[in-house]
Amino acid sequence: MNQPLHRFKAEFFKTLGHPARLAILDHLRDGEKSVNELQTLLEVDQSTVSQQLAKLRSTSIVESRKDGTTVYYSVSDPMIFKLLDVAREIFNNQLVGTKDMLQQLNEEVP
Amino acid sequence: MNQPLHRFKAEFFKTLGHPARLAILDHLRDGEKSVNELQTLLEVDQSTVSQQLAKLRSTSIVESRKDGTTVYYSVSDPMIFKLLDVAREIFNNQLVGTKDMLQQLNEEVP
DNA sequence: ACTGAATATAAGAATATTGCAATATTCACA
DNA sequence: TGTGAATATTGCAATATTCTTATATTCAGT
Repeated sequence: MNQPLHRFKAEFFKTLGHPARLAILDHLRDGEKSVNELQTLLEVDQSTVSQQLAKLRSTSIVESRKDGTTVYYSVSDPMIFKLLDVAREIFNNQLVGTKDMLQQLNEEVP
Repeated sequence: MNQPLHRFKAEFFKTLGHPARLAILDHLRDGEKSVNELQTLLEVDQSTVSQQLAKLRSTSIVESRKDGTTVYYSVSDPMIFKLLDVAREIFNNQLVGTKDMLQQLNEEVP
């Protein structure tokens, strides 16, 4: 049943399963950002950003580069963005589905 | 900051973040399966499968069809498999990375 | 060495998820 | 209608995650 691999993959997806972390990844689409920049973009406090980044690091989704006292984060594999894009397509499909359904419901009413 | 959308997407990824649910999706790659079939394939008890299926249903990742007393589940959007495939590629990349690293380490030893 | 700035980690309460056992529901058929 | 088979739901204890606050660490400049 490939337990260990599924466990591993589950960790990966679980890491993506948090609004703040998804927001971070979205901001990293146009290149690396410092913790400070992310903090102001997300409007959450320092330790929260740092903790979420730590989790993203723990699954190797992001990597960090230190320059003086500031730490820059970037997505470690561009394929991550492809994954997010595919996810977006799935959401779009779903939304289109429900939109059509609503439309049909409306059409039923004379 | 697009909070609600990120919340929504997070729910989606969180749902994928569980070994048993990933295993279920893998089994659904070759078409629909009944709860019973999944139960024997996964070797877990009935209520557990049912619960995980419920969670997958709640995010519209799978859908169900009833025939008599048996319920057949299938993935509602083939794009889900594409997503899993992209994820697999990401894992492969990571593994190749660590493999290369191990190799380099070995080469350093005379 | 001392100070301030940037980031990380620790600790603990609050909340959410999971797994298991028991109970409910739904359906086919005698 | 009653019975069994297939699936779903419920109720909790166990576990894991998140949020917040406080404290550490690391580095540059003086």
